[in-house]
Amino acid sequence: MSRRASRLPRAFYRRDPRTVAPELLNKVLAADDGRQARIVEVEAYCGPIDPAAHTYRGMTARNASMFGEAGHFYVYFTYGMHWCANCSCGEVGEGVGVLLRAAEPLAGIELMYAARPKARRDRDLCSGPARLTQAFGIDRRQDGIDLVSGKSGYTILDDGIPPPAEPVSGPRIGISKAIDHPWRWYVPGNPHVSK
DNA sequence: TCTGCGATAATA
DNA sequence: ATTATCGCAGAC
Repeated sequence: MSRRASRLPRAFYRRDPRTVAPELLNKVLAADDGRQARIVEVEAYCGPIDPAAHTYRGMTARNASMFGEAGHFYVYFTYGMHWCANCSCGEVGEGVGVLLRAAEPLAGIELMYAARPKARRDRDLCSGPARLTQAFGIDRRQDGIDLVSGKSGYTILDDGIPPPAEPVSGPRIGISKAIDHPWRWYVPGNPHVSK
């Protein structure tokens, strides 16, 4: 790395998730135990204007962390067995954020394989929102943690690699409402993007 | 490689 | 009933 990696500041997250999402590409999700992966696929969820967002109908016990201060995890349980992680964005009360969908493992890879014994190659470790959380050991315990303070065990780093000049955008995956919005972005050509 | 389907339980 | 998914089985 050409310069020391720095944690993304609060102001980075405190914007529209459709602005934050493509800028999160090529940033590094990092855990204190050494696991690191470069974010290659994200989706924006836009609260009251977005029928596909968990926060569309207001705050509940489940989605409360998405309504809090920007730069915190919103981790939710779905399909009876999977966890997915978002970073909260915008202003307090907006209920907007960015879903982390896929990442390219960089470090702590043996820990990721241990957390995902069925993975056969690096591409299987973080190429999907629930795979990513499993590889990083993220679940209910991390819902609401602060990604900016550096004291929560997880953060997102800027290591000097800029986002792609032309990120690919398109419809979001796995939703049945608001399917027309092109609020998914990924790094073109990266094999760790989900299928 | 790709396609279709079952698992599995919280949420609203 | 639906779900911001995954991995397996079977076809090619």
